[in-house]
Formats: sequence, C-alpha cells, structure tokens
Amino acid sequence: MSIQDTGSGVALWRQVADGIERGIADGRFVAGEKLPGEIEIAGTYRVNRHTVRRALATLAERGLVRAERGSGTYVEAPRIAYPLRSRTRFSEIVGAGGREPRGQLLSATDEPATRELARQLGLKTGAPLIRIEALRLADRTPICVGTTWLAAGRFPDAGRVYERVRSTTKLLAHYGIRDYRRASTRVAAAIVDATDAVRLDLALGRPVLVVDSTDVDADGKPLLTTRARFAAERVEFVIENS
Amino acid sequence: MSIQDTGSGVALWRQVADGIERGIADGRFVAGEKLPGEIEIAGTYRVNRHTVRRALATLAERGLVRAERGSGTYVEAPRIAYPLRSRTRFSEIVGAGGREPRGQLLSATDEPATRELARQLGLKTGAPLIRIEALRLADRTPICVGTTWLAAGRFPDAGRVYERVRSTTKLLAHYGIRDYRRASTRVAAAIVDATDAVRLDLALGRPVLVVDSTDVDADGKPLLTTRARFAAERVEFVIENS
DNA sequence: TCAAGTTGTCTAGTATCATAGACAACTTGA
DNA sequence: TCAAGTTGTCTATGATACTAGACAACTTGA
Repeated sequence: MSIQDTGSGVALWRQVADGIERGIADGRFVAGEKLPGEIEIAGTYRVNRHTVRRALATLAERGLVRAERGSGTYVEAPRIAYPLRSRTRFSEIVGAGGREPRGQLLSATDEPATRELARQLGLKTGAPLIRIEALRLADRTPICVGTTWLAAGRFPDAGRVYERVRSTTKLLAHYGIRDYRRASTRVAAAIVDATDAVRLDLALGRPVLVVDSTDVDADGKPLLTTRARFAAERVEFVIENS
Repeated sequence: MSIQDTGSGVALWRQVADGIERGIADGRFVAGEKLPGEIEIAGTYRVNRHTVRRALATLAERGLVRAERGSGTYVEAPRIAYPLRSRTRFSEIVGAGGREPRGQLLSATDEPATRELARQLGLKTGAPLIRIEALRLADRTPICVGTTWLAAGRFPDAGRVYERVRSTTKLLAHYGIRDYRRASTRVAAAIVDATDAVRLDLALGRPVLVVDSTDVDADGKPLLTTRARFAAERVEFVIENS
C-alpha cells in the first residue's frame, strides 16, 4: 500500500482515504463489515490517528462508511447506479444489480386532488385520488419511499391491489395497462424528514434525493404521479446521454 | 483544466504541475518549445506565481522542463524509446539514453501461485511463489512499476537479494543464471490505479501500458513472470521487425 | 458490574502550503 | 545602449496539514 512522504503534493489523509476506498471497491472490505480500528489503520499506513480520522470523515461524508461510537466503523453498501430513462422500473434496476427488489405498502388512503396534483394528472381540483405510500428495498436495505397518487375513478381499490402485488408495474397490469412510460422527471435534494428517516433507516440530517415524476400510457394520458425520496447515500442517478 | 479549491487533499502546486505535465504528454507543449511565462501560467490557473514556480521546480527536477533565467522555461523530456526484444534489460535501455537507471524495492512477499501464474511458470497451482514489487526510474523519473513472481523453491530469499542488487539481471546472476531471454510479451493499456499513481507520480486518470512477460533460461525453462505498468506518457515501445 | 476496546473531542506545537510584494539577474529585440 | 520581459531570491503573513497526548463517551463481551 506504501504511502508517500509528505511533499508529494497529495495530502496523507487523501492517500489513506483513497486506499480504504480502493479496499471497498475491490472487495477487501465487504459491505456491513467492520473496518480495522483507527489505531490499527494508523499503524498500517504509518500516520497519526487524527490523519486516519480525517480520511474516514471524508468517506463517511460520502456515505461509504459509517462510524459508530464505541463500536467501530462499518462499510456501507455501495451506491446503486440508478439510470433515469423513459422506461424506469425499480425492480429491473435493482434486479440488474444482483439484489432482490422488495416493496412494502406503508399506507393507502383517499384524498382529494390539490391543484398541483390535478394539473399533473389531467384532472379537476378536488377529484378523488388514491394516495399510496410505499417503501422500496434492495435486499434488506431501504432505498426509497414513494408517494404515488392515482385517480380513484380509474383505479378503484388500488391500495388493496398494491398490497397484494407490491409493484407499480403489476398494479397497472392489473387494470389492463400493459405498457407505460415516464413523461417527466425532476430531481431535487432535501434533508430527510423525521418520518422518512425512520422508514429509510437514515440518521436525521442526512440528505435525500427527491424525484417527482409522472407516468403516462401509450397515448400520453397521465396514469399516476409520484414523489419519491431516495436515501442519497445509497443511490446515485445515472443520466445517459444518448 | 479547472483547479479544485484547497480541501481536496491535492496541493495546488501539484495540480498545476499535473496540468502542465499533461499538456506536455498530449502534445500541447512540444519538446524544445517555450512554456508560457510564470505570470501567465499563474493567471490561467488563478494561483500565485510562487505556486507556479513550485510546480515548475518539481517538473524541472524530474527533467521534464528546463528553466533559463531571463529567457523562459522550455520543455525537455522526450519519451523514452523502449524496444521490446527477446533480450530486454531495463538498465541497458535507460543507460543507452544517457540517463541513470535506478531500481527501488517496494515489497517482497510470499504467496501461492494462482492457476494462471502456475501455468506461466510451469508449476502447480498453489506452489509457493515470491512476489516482488519494484519501482524503476530513469534519473529521478519513475518509469514503471513491476510485479514479478518467482518460484520460491528455486530462488529462496529472492526478496532480500533483490533489495541488495536492485536489478533483475543481477538477481538471476546471484542464482547462477548467466543468461536469460524473454519468451513472451503481451501489451495492454489501462487507467492507472490509485496505488500505482502515487508510485509513478502520475495524475489520476492517466493511462499506463501494461506489459505481461515471461523470462526463460537458455533451455527455455520459465524463470519468472512479470506484470509491469509503464507511465504511458514517458515511454513508447518500439517493436523491431527484423 | 467491570475491563477492554472503540470513536469523539479538546489543546498544542511544528511543518508545509499559498499568497503578497519587492527587487536582483539575465535575455531578447528594437 | 536601453526598455521590456523573463527567471531567481528574499522577507513576511495567514491558513492548512500532520503529529502528539490526554481524556470523555460509548459498546461489547466476560
């Protein structure tokens, strides 16, 4: 691993951080596993413990590791590369990464359309909607919480259906919609709120990626609109420039 | 070119030096040509002139540029022409270019042969090997990092011997092997990894030439196999069609 | 309950990094 | 010869990097 003396123009903490990151990248440290203690790392790189702490701090800030006081520093799961395409299926993306996609219904309620929701769905303000809150996981790691609104008239009992199929794709198929595509996607970032923090198993103050999207059928008619909150430290979006 | 603020762990003078070196490497500055003045360089990178001077000083120390008081700073270093022959000696090649060849042992460890290594060395999978990591320089410029594997049975204590003689030729001579030749050579290219980048004093993202080769004795029996990573911007391979 | 081991936080000192300005020494071209 | 432009050297100041030591806060397992 051999670190260079100071004078190389690359800070020691950066060399240590790169070394650990490389260890994670090529599997020397597995996700969930405990890293060696700070004192031990300092020994192997022959630097001060504070220098190791600085390296770990940058890795923690980027979500690659997580420090637990009194216990140790643990490797976090690598981020899922999440392509944003016109055909975006959570199950396909997670499955492609060799992890098992899961869905979990949190709640299904009725509520009237706000003006903004009505506009996105091509309905009138106050039209009856079904609001579905769902948690999506890869294996046992929560990835995102999504709130989906559908017109109650077109998709009666959508909540109960979703509870059974646990997938948006299958939900729409149940109503005879074979194909759909993403009409628009907007991405923003925010700090997780207390409710989502519990659902996503995130510490308070951590960032989330907020994705607003509307799916339409083959004719371009709006089917549903979704606001999803992704745990930023577990996902990175990939935009393909085609 | 975009230089990062301080805090990235890479010193500004290093970023400037890398930028200029890159300019030389991909031909923006040609050998013999005058670089822009220090004040102008400072302007384009938005740093102090002293910072530029430090960057140029390291490049001068490595022989890439030469400063002439009152006149300017000029690009020196042409690439080393590195012939790939059946008799290939690093020390001879570098010495022929009027530069002093140096070798530096990075590590010497024991490890069992993988199937691939065993095949190349004519041994059984799992046979004990000695793995030597060495850095090779011309004057003070790192040229390549090589990982060499030898059969531990035939070359006991090879690590300690290499540390003393710092040359593959002399290492083999120590075991009574007067002559050897290259049996096979394969050349590939890759992006430098973080560890080699530090060793080769290369900026991240720069290409390396990866050379896999096996040396055999006069009878054609494999002696050692090597995977070397050459700083692509400092070397060009010459294949002589004879 | 306790000891050992871990991460978190604080103070302090030294070295390096980066900026700023001034002037000397030298080269080049008019 | 002279002016403009170049690199070389000096002093000075503040910010950052690295090391060192001590202790607090916490977790784990015996």
